[in-house]
Amino acid sequence: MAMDKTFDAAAAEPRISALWDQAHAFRAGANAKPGKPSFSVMIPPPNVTGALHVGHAFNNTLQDILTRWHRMMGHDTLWQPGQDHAGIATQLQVEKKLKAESNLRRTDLSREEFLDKVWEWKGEYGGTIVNQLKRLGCSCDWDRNAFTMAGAPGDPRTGHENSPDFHDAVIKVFVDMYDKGLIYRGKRLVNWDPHFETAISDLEVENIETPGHMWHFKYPLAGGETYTYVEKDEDGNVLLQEERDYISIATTRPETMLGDGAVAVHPSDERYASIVGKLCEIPVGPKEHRRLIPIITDEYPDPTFGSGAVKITGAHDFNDYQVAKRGGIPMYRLMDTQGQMRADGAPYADAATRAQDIANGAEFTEAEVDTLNLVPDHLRGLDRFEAREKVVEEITAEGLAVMTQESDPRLGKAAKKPLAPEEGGEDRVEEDKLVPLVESKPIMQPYGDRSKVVIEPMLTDQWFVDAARIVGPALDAVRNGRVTIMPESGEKTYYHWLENIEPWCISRQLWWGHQIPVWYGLDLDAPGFKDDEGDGALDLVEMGRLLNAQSMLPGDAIHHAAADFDSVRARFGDVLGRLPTPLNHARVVEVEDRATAIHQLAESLAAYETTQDPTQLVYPVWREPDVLDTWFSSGLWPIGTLGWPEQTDELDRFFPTSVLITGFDILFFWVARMMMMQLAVVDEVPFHTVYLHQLVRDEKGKKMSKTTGNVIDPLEIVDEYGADALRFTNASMASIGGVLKLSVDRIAGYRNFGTKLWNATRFAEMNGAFEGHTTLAPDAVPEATQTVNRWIVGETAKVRETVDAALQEYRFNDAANGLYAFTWHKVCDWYVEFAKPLLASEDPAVAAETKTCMAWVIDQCLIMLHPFMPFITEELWGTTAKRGELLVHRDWPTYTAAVVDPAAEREMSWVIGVVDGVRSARAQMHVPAGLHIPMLVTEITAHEDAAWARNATLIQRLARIESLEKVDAFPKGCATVPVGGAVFGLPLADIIDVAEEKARLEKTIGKLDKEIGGLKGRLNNPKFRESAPEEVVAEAEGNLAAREDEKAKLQDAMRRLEEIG
RNA sequence: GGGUGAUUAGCUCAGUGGUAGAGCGCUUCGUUCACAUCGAAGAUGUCAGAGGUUCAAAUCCUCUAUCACCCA
Repeated sequence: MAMDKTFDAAAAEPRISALWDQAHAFRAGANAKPGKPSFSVMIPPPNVTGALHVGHAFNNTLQDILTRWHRMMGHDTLWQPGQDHAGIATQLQVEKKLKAESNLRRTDLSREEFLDKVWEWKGEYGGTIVNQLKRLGCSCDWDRNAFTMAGAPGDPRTGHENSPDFHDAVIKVFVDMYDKGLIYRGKRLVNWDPHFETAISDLEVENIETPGHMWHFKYPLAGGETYTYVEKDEDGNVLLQEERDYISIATTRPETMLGDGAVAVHPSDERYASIVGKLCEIPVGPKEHRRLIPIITDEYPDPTFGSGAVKITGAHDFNDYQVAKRGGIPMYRLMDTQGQMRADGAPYADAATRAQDIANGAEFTEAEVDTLNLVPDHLRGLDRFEAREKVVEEITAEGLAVMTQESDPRLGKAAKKPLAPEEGGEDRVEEDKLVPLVESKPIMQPYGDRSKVVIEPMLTDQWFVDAARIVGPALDAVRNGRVTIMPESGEKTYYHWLENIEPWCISRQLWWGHQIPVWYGLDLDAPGFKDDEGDGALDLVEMGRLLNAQSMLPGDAIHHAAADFDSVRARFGDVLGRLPTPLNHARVVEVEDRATAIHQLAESLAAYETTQDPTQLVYPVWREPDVLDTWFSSGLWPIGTLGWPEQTDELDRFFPTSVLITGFDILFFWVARMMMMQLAVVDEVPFHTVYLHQLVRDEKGKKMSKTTGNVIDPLEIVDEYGADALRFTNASMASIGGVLKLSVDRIAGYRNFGTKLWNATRFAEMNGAFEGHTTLAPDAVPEATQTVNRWIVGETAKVRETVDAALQEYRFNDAANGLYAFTWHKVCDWYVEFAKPLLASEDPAVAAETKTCMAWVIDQCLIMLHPFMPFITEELWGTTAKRGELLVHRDWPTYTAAVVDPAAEREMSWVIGVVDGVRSARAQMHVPAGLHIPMLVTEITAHEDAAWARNATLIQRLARIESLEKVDAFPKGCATVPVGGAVFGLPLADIIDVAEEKARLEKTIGKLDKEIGGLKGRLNNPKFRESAPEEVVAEAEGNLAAREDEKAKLQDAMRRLEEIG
């Protein structure tokens, strides 16, 4: 049956995938041979909500190449697939669906009901990306597909029946780390998403340059004090000197002024030295309650930027937070969880008074400061952006905005640009009108990548990993080489980040995720419970005081962590034990939240009052509602997917894993955290090598984005060009650390490469090369007597070494390009052409040998290309011959370049040189392509003469030579072709254009002269001969001799042409 | 502002000290029985610029310019 002319990827890919599936070809350990090492790769888990994009396609192609390569080498191989549960993204998807289907909001449902919906959604859509990865040919062990929420409450365990119980692992790690003091609860500044009302990670924040404003305001000095403000230039000349009763600050967020705790200047800033330590007034809020804040020094303010003075709002800015912490400045939270100005707490007047006491030096606690709402009553409840407008209005109305001329260019487009008189403007006599200085300038604004709202730095209670305490081993592992990061620059970035590591916020105010295994209880002992009578019993007065204290002092709960409620119960013995009888006998029960706890405790106490039955007393505890950051669970990916905390067979075989291939952008978020967590939890590195790659961009280097409209959908590419073409393109782009620009032209080019391979195989098949084919052992090469065959065997062995060496070092591009050049230019261009006359040989032994050899060479191409282009190679493998196994399990070749026959190599490169030389001369002399012409030869050495004799048929065929005649001298009008050891001539008297031939020779001589000049220059330099390695000198000498010889021959040819004129 | 990296053919990129390559594109020719998703031939480079180290620099060092990314 004749093969089609092209590979029908669309039809073949599903069929081949099914074949692999049925054979369980990708199972852990498939094709493993005894005594071989293991090889394992963890997929960077894509979001369960995700759809395949070019980045995934690239990343997974590389993983698949390595996986298939190692599997073919007989290694015990696992590529572990799975998805992460993507807290916000998934919750968002389900909320959208809920809204669309039943017009319900998440909060209309109970947490359990909502989570059921999420699991339902996951069951329905969660497999999308898996199917897309399969279309790429990814050879993951799909039966082991894992999920970072597997085993969590509500998991119906459909679709990932075999994945390990990830939830248990996550909870266990949390509790262990908590017990070791590595996890704590604290109030810190985090990225707050006012839309989703949760903390989010830096990775989920996009900093986008947005047109914004910078307002300049005056903060009056307390008590009407004044100072002399002097502005100097670089040389110390006074530019401006004036008496001021204020300090000028600039801000892009005036609403945060309400929470200012200080104004900071640089310690070296002479302009403000005289007022450091004095108080100034925040120029906003009711006049009678204006707060005074200190002017402090800190290294943070940049004296050359703006006025050099910076307002410090510790609760709403990351830089200010650091300054406030250093200076003990109180941090006043101004907004609620939705980004609106706070409306809770005591009236402004009370809060401001207390804040003033603090500014004046009163003692304060963090918790107390958080209860103070410094938003003036009339601004409470406003959205933060409305509040900004009001604040600006009020300050400006009061005359405390810094003023400037209308024509100030800093005002941006809105500024009136006065026309010069020559432009038709009038001479201005009047002073320019003064307007508030509000600079129009682009500012970097943080946006939530899902919510698209402006992220607010917010001081909130969160859970943190004390990363600084577990970072040491993670740094050491890279420093001492246990883990290699590629490219090397990644190591620098890694060190820099880890050496300056910040506590890692792991709590999220979401429903979808691993609920933090911490329970809170009222700290009944905390307010200093006093047993008035000392009788060890509780009376009504005492109980009332206890309850009152609890409801008045939120925040003073105590907490314990444990895997579940049963295990945590006993831990509350520490509270109960300190309490008097009968409270110390209370039963620990679980309730919904703090309010319920207080209520139940009250009821329980009241009941006790009447019954005096201590068995009815309860101590209610409630669970932390927050869930863990998805990155916390994916940090456990390497051990969690292998079944830890059980000590499984897979852990023994595949952990630590071999290599992690992932994007540069998640070096911190994921790679570093996996390092820290694996080392902290099992005291072992998660992987030995980290291969980082860049973002995949469009062909011009732009980021792909929906708004730009330059997104390439990998699945559309697969539909049009086949998965192999996309994969090969990915591999050929993958130089270490390289920029990834994906172009459709290039993909088409590699599709053509597939077609080329297809047709070479088709040719072999049509010539009976595969009749009675035996697939040779991986270390064997075919017996060959023919030079051509001996040559291609050697070339194949060389490329095998090249490919292995390249893959060993993760140089995917070198491996791919090496195979491309070999397959196309060595095999398809030369070998197939050379083989044609041999296949037609009258000597049946020659034809038979060539068929065997050609089939072997094609086999080797298929085998070595398989990791890169699995579909087309598997297809050809199956269609050409009856094979003992699928190509995916074919053993990788092990023959070496020792099989290269140097004589055959020399001879074939001479043959190629002759053919190239003749073709080039013919083309330039405009010899009709189909015309067979006679050829002459003058000088020819015995060696080359013999080579000609052996290869005459194929040279004549490929160069379209009719005959060869030895002559003493070339006739007039002869194109000269010097090839090592011989000078050939094409007698083209009828056709030749003397001028053209001269030009051709001159050009070649010119090139030779340049080379000769360079070589002579080096060889004549005695220092070169002294210092350069011997082989370099010898090479230069050899080159020089060859060039000079060639030049001499061409000069002879030139002389002959001169003779004709 | 700090950090990291880049700058090589028209385009996209390789090239870790020995005198520059690939793919695509372009030009010319070609319907030879594997392949027009093809074949043959051809053109194109101050390796961003300026210094330095070296017998030798695209490659190592310094500075400058431009760009990109990360962190502020």
